[in-house]
Amino acid sequence: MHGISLDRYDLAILSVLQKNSALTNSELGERVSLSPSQCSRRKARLEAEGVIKGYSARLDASRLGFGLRAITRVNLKAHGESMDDDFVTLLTKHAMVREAYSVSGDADYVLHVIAKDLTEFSDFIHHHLLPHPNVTQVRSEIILRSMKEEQGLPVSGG
Amino acid sequence: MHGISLDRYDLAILSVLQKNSALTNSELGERVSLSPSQCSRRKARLEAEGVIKGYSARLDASRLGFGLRAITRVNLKAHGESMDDDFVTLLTKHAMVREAYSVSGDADYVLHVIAKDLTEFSDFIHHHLLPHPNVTQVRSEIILRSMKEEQGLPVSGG
DNA sequence: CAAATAGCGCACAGCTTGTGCGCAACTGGA
DNA sequence: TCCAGTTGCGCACAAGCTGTGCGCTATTTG
Repeated sequence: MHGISLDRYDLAILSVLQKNSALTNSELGERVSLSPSQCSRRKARLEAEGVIKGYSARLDASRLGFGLRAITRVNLKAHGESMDDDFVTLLTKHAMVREAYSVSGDADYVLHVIAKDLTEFSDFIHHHLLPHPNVTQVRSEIILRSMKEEQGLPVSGG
Repeated sequence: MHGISLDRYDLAILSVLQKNSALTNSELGERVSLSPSQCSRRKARLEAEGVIKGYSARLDASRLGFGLRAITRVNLKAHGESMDDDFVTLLTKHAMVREAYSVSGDADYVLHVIAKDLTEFSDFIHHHLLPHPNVTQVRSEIILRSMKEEQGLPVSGG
């Protein structure tokens, strides 16, 4: 969390790699004006320091049959630590829940849910979320169109 | 969007690669019970077909100084195509807006906003979002804790 | 001002990738 | 039933990539 300082080369490398991590060290080196060997060393260091958490393939959701996405806000009844635990288990268990955040505001939890279609989504809400003893309210916004979906973080180095 | 059929090997490869795309074809082959050469070929095909959209490094947000995240819902005044365009430009322009969706429900847009701290977030809301002529209402939930943050999609092959 | 340190590119050994090839297992038509 | 065509497999190998030892330079430190 601290003791790590990133220079402009590190930031440039991070910026490039979060857009395309399949580049060779030569290609990466061209983009950030560094030799392949230094790119290799810096990459290894950033991984060891935990700044780079890992590498992922980005998949096309619609080609894999996920046509429906929604932002769902959930309110809970009680707020004891152990009370929430059971609800969190529910979220963790279901692959349809892609993201789950506990939030401060009108709602207690905000979820990003993905489903094959409206039927599957509705089934999840009515058969899994609403029947949970702690859930008092569920409000959803169905995603119509994605205007922006950045893969990474705004790294200033490039 | 159609004409693509994925067998169990493809699904297994996708499932593994979205968790860790830095694996060699040998390592990938061990996990999905296939030779390195076939992994290479299938990977290339999945890329060409667009099922794999690309490869990214996952970065640690907090180590890069992004301590605050929020889900922000926005309501607009008018709903002509060209009216929205101006607002969408605003979203696209700001690196703080990581995700932006037009939605059906109580709100018109849902944003995933990232900021250094509460001050920077507040500045964005009050100096950029609210002053926009089309914006009528802005409601935010500050993310306290992330319970789940899946990188990819629920691929059944693994 | 000298010693220590940090960071660079070069070179090279070892590993990885992607393709040609031959083989086996399915598919479909006569 | 049988056989030609097709598909998908692993092996082998050439080309290319990765990561480390090394010597060098620039900056920091006492």
